[in-house]
Amino acid sequence: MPTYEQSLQALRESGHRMTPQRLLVLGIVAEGVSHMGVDEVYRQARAAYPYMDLATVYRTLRLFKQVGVVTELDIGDRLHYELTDPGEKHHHMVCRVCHGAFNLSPHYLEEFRNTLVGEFGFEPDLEHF
Amino acid sequence: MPTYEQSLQALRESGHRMTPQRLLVLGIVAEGVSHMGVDEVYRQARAAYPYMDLATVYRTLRLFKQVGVVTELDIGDRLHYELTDPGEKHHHMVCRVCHGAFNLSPHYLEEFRNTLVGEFGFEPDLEHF
DNA sequence: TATGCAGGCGCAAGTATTTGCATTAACCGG
DNA sequence: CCGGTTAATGCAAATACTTGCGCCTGCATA
Repeated sequence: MPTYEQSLQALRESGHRMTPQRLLVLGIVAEGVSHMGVDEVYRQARAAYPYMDLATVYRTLRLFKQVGVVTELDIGDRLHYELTDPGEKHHHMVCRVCHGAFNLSPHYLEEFRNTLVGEFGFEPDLEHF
Repeated sequence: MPTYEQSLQALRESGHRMTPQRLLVLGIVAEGVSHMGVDEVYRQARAAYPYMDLATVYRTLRLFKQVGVVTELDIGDRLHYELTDPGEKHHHMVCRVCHGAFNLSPHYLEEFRNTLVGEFGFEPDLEHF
């Protein structure tokens, strides 16, 4: 599962500089079992490199999101991030009661998207759900 | 278009106290041409009643949302509110470029919702989009 | 390998929204 | 109409996240 390496390459190719902070954050998110909160990433990063700043974590994750190597989730009013799995884009369905998150394969969205394109003639971003 | 009166009644029936602040906020949102930002509501409320507090505006709008008399929208990373139009529930499609908002009739969502219910057997909240 | 510079970093301050707490006032019953 | 209770308000502090700014550094080039 070389998603870390792939992500690294994607970052290089996107023309941004590869700093130790960014490598750190990428590594932490890649190691994480599931999606991680910003503060969790910050805590781990700080453990490895005490000068790490929270703002840098936010900026780095935002950059990673733009480049596409991580995916941002709004869970219970906080931001979480996970490595974008290139093969399996999915949305999360979050339970109002337990905050658990199910995955939703994109198949179901296709149909909906097609309806919108046909009806309004413009391409919707269905990422934010 | 007695939506203001209807909303007032909905509030009474929901068992919350009817304070002057709440009447004020309701009136302002009802007068507003389209959805309004919190600060705009606050500014107008403060003009009519100088002791009005921003926290009260937030709390009041949150309450109104729970009761269902207003609808909350996340536009450009800020909260906006509008009177819930009982006849015409709709979603907004926000343009990434100009921040303009189109309305999306619920018809298109029905189809999507049905697919989800059939597939996963639980009722999705499609309000947050 | 040395150098220039745009982009990134740490720090501190700012923004939007929420929350804790003591005081005030809506509203029910008498 | 009066008082008691309890929810709502005002104020200030907290939270989650973003931004301005001066210094530093990755990296392309010589």
